[in-house]
Amino acid sequence: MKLQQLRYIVEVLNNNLNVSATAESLYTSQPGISKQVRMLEDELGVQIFGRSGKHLTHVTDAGNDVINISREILAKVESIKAVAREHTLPDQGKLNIATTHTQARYALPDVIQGFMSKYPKVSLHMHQGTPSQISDLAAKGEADFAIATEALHLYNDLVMLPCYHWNRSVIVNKDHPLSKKGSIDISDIAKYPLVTYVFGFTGRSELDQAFERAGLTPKIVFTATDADVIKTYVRLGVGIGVIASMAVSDELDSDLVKIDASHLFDYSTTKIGFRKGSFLRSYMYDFIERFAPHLTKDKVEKAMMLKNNDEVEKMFKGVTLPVK
Amino acid sequence: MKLQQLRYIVEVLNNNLNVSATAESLYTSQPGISKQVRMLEDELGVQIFGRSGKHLTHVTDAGNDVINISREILAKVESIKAVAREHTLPDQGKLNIATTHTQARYALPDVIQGFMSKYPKVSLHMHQGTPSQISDLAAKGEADFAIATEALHLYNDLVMLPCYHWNRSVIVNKDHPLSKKGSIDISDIAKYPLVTYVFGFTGRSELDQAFERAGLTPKIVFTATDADVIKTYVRLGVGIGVIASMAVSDELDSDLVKIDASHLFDYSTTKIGFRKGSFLRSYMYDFIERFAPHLTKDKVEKAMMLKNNDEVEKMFKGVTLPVK
DNA sequence: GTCAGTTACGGCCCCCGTAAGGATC
DNA sequence: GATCCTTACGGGGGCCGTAACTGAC
Repeated sequence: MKLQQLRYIVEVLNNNLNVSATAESLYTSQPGISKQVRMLEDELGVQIFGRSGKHLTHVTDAGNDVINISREILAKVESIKAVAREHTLPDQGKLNIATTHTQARYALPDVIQGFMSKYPKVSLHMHQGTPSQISDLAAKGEADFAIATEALHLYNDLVMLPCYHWNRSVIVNKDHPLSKKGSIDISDIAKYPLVTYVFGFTGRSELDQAFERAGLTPKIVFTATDADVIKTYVRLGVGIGVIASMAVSDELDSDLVKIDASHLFDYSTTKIGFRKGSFLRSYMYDFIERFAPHLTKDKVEKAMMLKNNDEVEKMFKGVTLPVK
Repeated sequence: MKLQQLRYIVEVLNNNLNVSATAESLYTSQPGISKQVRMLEDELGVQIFGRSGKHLTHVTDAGNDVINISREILAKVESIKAVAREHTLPDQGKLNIATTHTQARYALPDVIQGFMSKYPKVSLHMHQGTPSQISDLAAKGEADFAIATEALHLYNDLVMLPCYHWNRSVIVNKDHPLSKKGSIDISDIAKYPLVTYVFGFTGRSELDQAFERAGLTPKIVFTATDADVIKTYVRLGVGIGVIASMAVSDELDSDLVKIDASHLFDYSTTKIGFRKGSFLRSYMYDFIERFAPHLTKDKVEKAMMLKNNDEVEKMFKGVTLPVK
């Protein structure tokens, strides 16, 4: 059994059982992969992939188990390399962060700036995507961290740590009737056409829940994946906006009126996620702590040992998180 | 990085940094190992072993981390092989049990007999040893299961599940004064020369504790690692014996008088231990359940996910175990 | 002087890449 | 017919084993 054989079967699955595509993605030849896969199957005495004629059609039960274990092995191989780099060049390395527009635009810039000035030799990569793309990148090990508010809970091989709470504000044009009201309630919002986040993004579920609880149906006329687009359409008079409070700037958005709505919705929790069992470089621990000061190296290591994310939630039950 | 390189460094450590001995134990040449170790070090850019001149003197910090991860990788490689065998030959395989005399002689025979008749194609190996040897075998993966009462708690990469409680009986010759007493207390025992287990064996610590609690010092004149030897010396009149109740047979030991002493000592708990993260064959789950009926596959899998053995103890806190 | 690890060298196996063949859609 | 995997074959690298060398106790 060779490590590359394990790499091959994992990548073949990642490429939807297309061996040719796999070969290209690994910069090697297709027959090479085919052969190694069959050699591994011969050695183990089990089919990993089901075949109809010469096409791979599905993953067998045994194959599924084998591939899952292989993934763990390959993750640990990466850990060994990370350990080695940590001992030779503690301040050098890579940091791949997968995150959403909201985080990248409003929550991360300060942290990133501080981080980059302390670790000039760490090459930082940001990948923007949908919450599920983000989780996927982290689960496959292509990103070190996933930072988002939604959808992270689906992956059980990611550890997800709560970073901060946030809530929403309503934004309206200055001439809008709501701009004069001191405080608003949920029925005020339901009266007007609404512009907000797309489902599955940036705490959208808490928003829907609040309306449902109140027995109201909001008139959502436009949804976007980021606050900047939402603000643009609010300015055009398409409707009133509901966005994360941190996305409204006093200076840049002085033409809009911001009305706090944190009493109307449950708070959302932004989380940072990474692969269970992976070795974290010291600068990674530092990054986490810069982003969420309560997540010290100690706490993170403890959380990594828990068996699932329900346990992690329990662990942080009593902790008061920062609010943004 | 090659799997064999990882195997080499792990085995070099297992052989006390002696490369020649390692080569012999792996049936390969010494220069081959030396070279692969250095190649791995070169690739990682870190020394794994510290050297003074040409001798390996110690393991570096980095090397320690690397070797620990390597062990996990190699364990998972074994898991892959086990998965494969499980899918091809579910009723064939090996089962290596490391245990003490007491278990092998009194607790296991019934279980083994039933197991062997159900799984005639599983080749069963029993390794008898001291509790710490047993733990060691299991931790290194040379035994699938460790079954013992003592010393298992020291290894944190073993999962240890409680199997049954047991307590002690006093055995005396028929003409001994105690043979007439209906019930005895701890001071009765302290009066006479005592023959019992060696320290570190078969729940010896609970025995010592009971005397200490009572402020008494037993006159221990002879210790042995197994009940058969103890019984022999009791017969010779060397002293009275204190052994596990299950080690006294009504038929075979009819020349001795057995006096229950379970009210005098804390019960001991015999445990079964195996490597965390290893893949257990279906017949292994069956073996566990035959030995300890409350340990169903479900329960065992749950326990494997816990982070340490304190958690395991918590999990089984409310469960009433069989008594032997 | 003995033991232990390193260096040097040669053989062999295995892995990979190219090219051609056959199956499936 | 296009796509995709398999088989066949040749080249090259790397792993292993033997043998000789060198440093340490």
